[in-house]
Amino acid sequence: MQKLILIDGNSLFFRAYYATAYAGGDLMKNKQGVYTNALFGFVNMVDKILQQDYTHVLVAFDTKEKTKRHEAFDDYKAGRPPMPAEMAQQIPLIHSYLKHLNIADYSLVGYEADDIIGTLSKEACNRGFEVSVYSSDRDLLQLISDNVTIHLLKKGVTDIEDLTPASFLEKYGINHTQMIDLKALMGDPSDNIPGVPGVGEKTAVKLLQTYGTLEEVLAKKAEISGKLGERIRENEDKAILSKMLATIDLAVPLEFSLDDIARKETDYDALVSFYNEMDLHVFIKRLNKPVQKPSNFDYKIIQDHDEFDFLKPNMAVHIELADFNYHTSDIIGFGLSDGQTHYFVPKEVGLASIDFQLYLTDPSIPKLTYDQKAFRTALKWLGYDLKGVTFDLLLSSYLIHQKIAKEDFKVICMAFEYEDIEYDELIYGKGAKKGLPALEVYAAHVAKKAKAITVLQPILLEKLKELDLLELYETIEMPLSTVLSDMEYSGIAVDKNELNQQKTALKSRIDALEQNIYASVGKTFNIGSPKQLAEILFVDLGLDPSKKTKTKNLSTNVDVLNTLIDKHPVIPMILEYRQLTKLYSTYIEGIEQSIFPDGKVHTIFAQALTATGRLSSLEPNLQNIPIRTEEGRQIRKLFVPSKPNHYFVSADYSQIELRVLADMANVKGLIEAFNNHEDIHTRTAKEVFGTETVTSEERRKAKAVNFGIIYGIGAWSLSEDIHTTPREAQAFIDKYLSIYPEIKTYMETTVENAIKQGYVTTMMKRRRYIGELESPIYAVREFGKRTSMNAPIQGSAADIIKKAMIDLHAYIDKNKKKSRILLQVHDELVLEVPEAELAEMQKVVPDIMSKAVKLKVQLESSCDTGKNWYELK
DNA sequence: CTCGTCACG
DNA sequence: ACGTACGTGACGAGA
Repeated sequence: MQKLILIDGNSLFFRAYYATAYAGGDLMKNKQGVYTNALFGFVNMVDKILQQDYTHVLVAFDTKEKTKRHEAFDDYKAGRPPMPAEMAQQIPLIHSYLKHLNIADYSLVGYEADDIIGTLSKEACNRGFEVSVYSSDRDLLQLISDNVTIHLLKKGVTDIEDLTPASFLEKYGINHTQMIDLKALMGDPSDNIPGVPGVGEKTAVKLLQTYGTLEEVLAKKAEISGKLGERIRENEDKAILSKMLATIDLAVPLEFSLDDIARKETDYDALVSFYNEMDLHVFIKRLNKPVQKPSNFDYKIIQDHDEFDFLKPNMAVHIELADFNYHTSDIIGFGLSDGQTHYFVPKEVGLASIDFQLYLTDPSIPKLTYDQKAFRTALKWLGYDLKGVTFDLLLSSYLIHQKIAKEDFKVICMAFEYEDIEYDELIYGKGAKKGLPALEVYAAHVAKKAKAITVLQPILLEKLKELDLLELYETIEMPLSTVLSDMEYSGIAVDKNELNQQKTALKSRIDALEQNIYASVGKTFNIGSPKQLAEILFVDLGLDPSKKTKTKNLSTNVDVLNTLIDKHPVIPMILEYRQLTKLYSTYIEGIEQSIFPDGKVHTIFAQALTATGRLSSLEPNLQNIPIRTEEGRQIRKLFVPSKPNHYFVSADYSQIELRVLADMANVKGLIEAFNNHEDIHTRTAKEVFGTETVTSEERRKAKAVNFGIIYGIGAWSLSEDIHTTPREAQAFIDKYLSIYPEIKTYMETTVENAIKQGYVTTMMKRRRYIGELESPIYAVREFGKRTSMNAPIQGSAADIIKKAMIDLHAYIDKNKKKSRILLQVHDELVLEVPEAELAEMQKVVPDIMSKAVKLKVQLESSCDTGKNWYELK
């Protein structure tokens, strides 16, 4: 059977653009700043459509020129807003894409895409083809027949509804042949087709069910009573015109025949280079067809432990890991390169060579790497201490642009125009299919990575210098990497007895609550399903929904539940259930699964991930262990020192972000208050409210503004926080800024500079690029402004604690202390300290932290000691 | 794989 | 007219 696919190009293109122009973010762009979001959505949809079997295919487009519908009706499609420039720019990209796919791409002056599709579908039907039409335009439904299915794009880019004669009848209550009559009666505001005023879908369907066609309705117009009959009689001409406008032309004089649009081979080489140019790497991976270039890559596979005489200083050493988590991952092998000759060393061969071991661990032999923290830590688990790393591709690319290092090795390379490297996914596969290919395939891949590191090193160092980032790279990120590796490898011990006790206790409370909830609402359901819960609360119990999620579902989050707390006895039970299941699944079970055979958890601190320069913690995340509620805080009892007679010592910066702001913006009032060791929120309250004594309510409000300032405050959000009207909140902010005028100036200049330069910087010159500032969308630009205000503050605080960690680690090293840094939680450090060093560390840790950098304000750090993490403060 | 939710600074 | 503070990670549900 022959199968023809017809795609309404305009319709898909519009959908693709608007489905990916998220209100919360920046439009997708490639490296050159070309917008690609609509292309991305379009490719996604076409990709999905073309997964089926078919023999013929065509994508039809409208033209800009007028059609006979415009001649018949001046206002046809009038009132449509013009296409945004960001969207129009992407039209040529769509055509290039279709060209590479080798798909017929057709438009004809005087006709719309609908007409082309209609004409071809008719011809195909006559020849016994099966036809599938893809569009979001319901006009096309008139083409439905036993051989023609219309696939309507519902929402987003992949939700599609298939309409056949039977499903059409079921859905609309009329026959598909009556579609045009329906349009004629009800009109279509999107095309500005008038229809009969006052007649909507319901009435139109009723009329057609009675009379069958528009012509019959008009013939019997006299017998239709009341207002409806009046309207029909008055607007007969409009209805006839509308029917003509809505009727698809099935006799377009096409300049080709069906045989010319038979399916052809995709031009994969052209498509891959197009995707590369557009930075749509995900599609290249999806093709799963690496370009078959003649491989002229020359490298050696080292077979034996006595073949290591090629080792010399300044080579790239790449360790290829099988999994993301380098604590547990297998090593696949080593790639080495001096820039001229490239090598692959299988794991066993490398680890059996004394020469190679000495090479890796000799601090006087410089080596270049991709991710030294991963490599150093992976080697620690095997008993080797990697030394002498002078270059780290991951860290240097992260400093150059905060987004690059989140990507594949290949994408990092391509950001610096180095192309000769493949995606890991295409070598090893992904998901369930992941595994090792033939030795020659992965050996070459690994050796190529080593080569890439040698080629990129001078380029990236030059770039770091150009951006004034060398100092940050050399004195902060590189040394910090070693500190973090030690912390991760040290790990933190978990008290399994405590864990099991809490586990049992939580489980029985959850089980009991579950039964009570079922009893309270009179049925069983999945309490953990927001969808099912919303159904119970807002339909069965009839409670008032107060908020919707961003996808327009009814929200059941804690704010909503709190407003309903005395409306039904089940609400407090659900709140408690939520809290306990969170503790149980994320913390109890989550931590339990992460415990290593040594009885500890070993997190990974991602050093090249966040937009601001903060660290993040993974598998498990030890930066979000509960503390705000007493119930949650109990979880901290799970974490204990790993040896007898050891204690935890923690030290945290007091108000580091406000101090950073006071320094960077040179805020006289704040600097004075901090240096006098005043309570900063009380001081702010005194000034803002102009009183000597401050109530706790006033202090709370002042605190909210102090926080708000750091985030790029808005009156509306502040008003929510301090429970006033937005107007009062705005007055409050104005008063605040008049008391600390330097803050206002600083924020304004920061945003201006960000708009001018495209980025903001921290104290240590770390950059964050803020593309959102160029967005055509108001809300996105506003987000960009808030980010511009916040990033220098959050990022500088991150710089400072990183410096403190390096200093503290150096102190421990130099004085041969047994104390170990275990965790960093943004403004806090946690150490494990033997009893004998307790007094010293209680003094030294806060001291080093407060002296990490010299600012216009003093940095202060408090210190706590305990037998487990819970006891700290 | 995305969404909603909720844990932290 | 717009949408509602900055930065993160992990879980279960549901497609």
